[in-house]
Amino acid sequence: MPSTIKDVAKKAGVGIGTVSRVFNSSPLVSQETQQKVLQAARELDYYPDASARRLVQGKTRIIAFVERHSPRQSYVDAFMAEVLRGIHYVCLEENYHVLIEPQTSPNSGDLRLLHLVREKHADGMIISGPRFNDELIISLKQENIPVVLQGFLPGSDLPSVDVDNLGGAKTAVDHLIRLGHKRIGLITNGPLIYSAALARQQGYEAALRESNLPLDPDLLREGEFNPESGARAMKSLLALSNPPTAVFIASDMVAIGVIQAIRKARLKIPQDIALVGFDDIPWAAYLSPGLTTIRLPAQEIGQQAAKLLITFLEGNTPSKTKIFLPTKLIIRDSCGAKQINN
Amino acid sequence: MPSTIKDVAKKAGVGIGTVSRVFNSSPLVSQETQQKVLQAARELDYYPDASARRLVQGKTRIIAFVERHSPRQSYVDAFMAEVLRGIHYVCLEENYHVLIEPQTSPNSGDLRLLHLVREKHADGMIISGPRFNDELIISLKQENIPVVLQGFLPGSDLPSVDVDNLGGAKTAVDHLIRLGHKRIGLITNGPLIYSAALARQQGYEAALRESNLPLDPDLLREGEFNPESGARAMKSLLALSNPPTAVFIASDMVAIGVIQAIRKARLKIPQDIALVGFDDIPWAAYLSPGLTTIRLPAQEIGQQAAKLLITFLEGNTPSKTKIFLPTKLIIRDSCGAKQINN
DNA sequence: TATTTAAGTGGAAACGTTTCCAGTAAGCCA
DNA sequence: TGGCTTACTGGAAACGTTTCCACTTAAATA
Repeated sequence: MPSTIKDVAKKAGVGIGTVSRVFNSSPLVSQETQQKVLQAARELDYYPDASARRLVQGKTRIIAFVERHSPRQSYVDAFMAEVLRGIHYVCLEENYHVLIEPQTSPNSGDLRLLHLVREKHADGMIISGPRFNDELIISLKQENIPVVLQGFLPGSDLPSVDVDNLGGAKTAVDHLIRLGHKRIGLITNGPLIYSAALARQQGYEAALRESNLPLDPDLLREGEFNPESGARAMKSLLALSNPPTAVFIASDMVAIGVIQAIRKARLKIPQDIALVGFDDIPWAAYLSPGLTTIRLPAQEIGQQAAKLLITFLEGNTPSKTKIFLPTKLIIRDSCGAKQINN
Repeated sequence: MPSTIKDVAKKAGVGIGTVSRVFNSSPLVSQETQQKVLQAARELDYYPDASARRLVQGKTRIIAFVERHSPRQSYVDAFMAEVLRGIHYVCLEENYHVLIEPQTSPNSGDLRLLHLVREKHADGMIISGPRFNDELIISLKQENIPVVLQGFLPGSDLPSVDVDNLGGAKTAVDHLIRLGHKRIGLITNGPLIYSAALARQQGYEAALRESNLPLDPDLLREGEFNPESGARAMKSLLALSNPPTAVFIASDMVAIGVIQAIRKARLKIPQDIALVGFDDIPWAAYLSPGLTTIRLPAQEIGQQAAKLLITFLEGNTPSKTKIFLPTKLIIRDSCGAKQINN
């Protein structure tokens, strides 16, 4: 039913090669011929068929975006949307499309993911939130499938784009030190087997060390990504004979619970305890008090990941295959900096 | 480089038709032959090429998910992610893939969206948050492109899936009435030119009417999707000589500002003023007090939209082309119901 | 003028499937 | 025995492009 390149060629009185050249903006077509072809195409409602084009070119110009996060951590969604925006931004420029593949049941969906590239639904993939020892990742490497990780996998040599977790944490703690705090607690975002959790703890330690502050293990607590774990950790910190005057919480989600615990203890933020979080979840500004936190450049992550992947897909060699992006300190009310400035 | 159907046929000692039949689970192949073919395919690392298949079948088995929301309303992201999960859920069953296309600059990207189907990148699309008089929508209808709207477009005859805004609002207000409130204020989510805002206001009015409560125009305020507008509206309600004892706010985002305003006036929620919101944004539970609100079945919306679209794509006629999904009242602390029960 | 170069064009071949028609062999029935 | 059905198989044709080689014409050069 729809018209083909032959119809257009016949109507315009040219060969099919010429029509193809017009639609691929080849410089080898005369102005006059080009006009004739475009006119004919318009009259026939002709649009080149993507599948036919892909078949002969062997490329799809599609990148797959694959989620490996568990969707339980609700803040991930808002983060993902931003990352996706970044990916799209680049794809628009480079004329790629994005196929999105969700987190399916633990490992059963891996076959579908592998088929994504094997069956040429996509040229390569960006994997968000890869897990350690992920069987998928191993298979991908074996088959030489173009991949960029969004997140960091220690020990893996796959190209990746991640946030500078260590630097961000250090910035957060430096900020508290600059405000005069000497006893600063740490509540991690999650268990230290998670590379991001470890890096953030290392940033905390680096800041203290650099300022010659003692590293008191009594002030360390482990969170578990959710508010409940934060409340528990904070309660235990407050039970110390000499509780910290400030706490760096390596996750805003955990910080929500921390705030509740402090309020329950009838203490004031930031007067009694100053807080800095991490992630800048979309509603961090609407907590009370507004949470000072470390913002992740989510959109930039998407952009860099897409750029890196496309570099590989076009057969080029990138200058760097491991990218760490800087974070930004967002000062609100929970750290006390604003009171001091006023 | 990769092996083709011919390689497999040769290696297995069968014809290409037979290989094709094996890979399409045709029942007409003997067990024995099937095993031979699968074995050969495994040894050759053969995977059928999606582009070739699509070319000959004229179908892509891809649906495009297109966003028309402005990304400024941050809660939309979390909502979108859930909708997408629903779409994926259905696509996994039906063996479809999802191409995602973001909101690009106002109208400049429309061409790209049209090309999505014209050039056969996808068979049809789900359009999320369509805008009234959207030129894209008009073009789509002219070209008979299979489309399902996620959201409601008054006066349009396109198939759509939306939340029962009127019913949800009525449930919210009924709940407040059941708790004994007689003077109930309304703060809309946005201007009434938005169909969802109008429907929610109508739900509010229906609840009052049904309970024979007076409809006092003094208790009506208009929100603008953000917390600031909520704070403003609440302040003005509190300035009344006879302020309401309860307020239904047709958006959780607006409710955030309302809570701040009430706290600033040193009034207590729910003792002095009871609140019910709408949307159940992911952090509604973490506001203080926890916000009683109306939850949207986001994932279900995605499922229904995908099902509806696929029904069209397979050439079938659905029983209903306009679907409204029920909402759910989530009782937390801001309405006072829990205190009463205790 | 004769020869080379450049610009523009036409169309066969190839991409890797599915589809469909024709064909074979075996089993069944009368 | 012969004809009919059933179960399975082979492969040509078609899908709609791009690519590449061959060709024509005009301009530039010697």
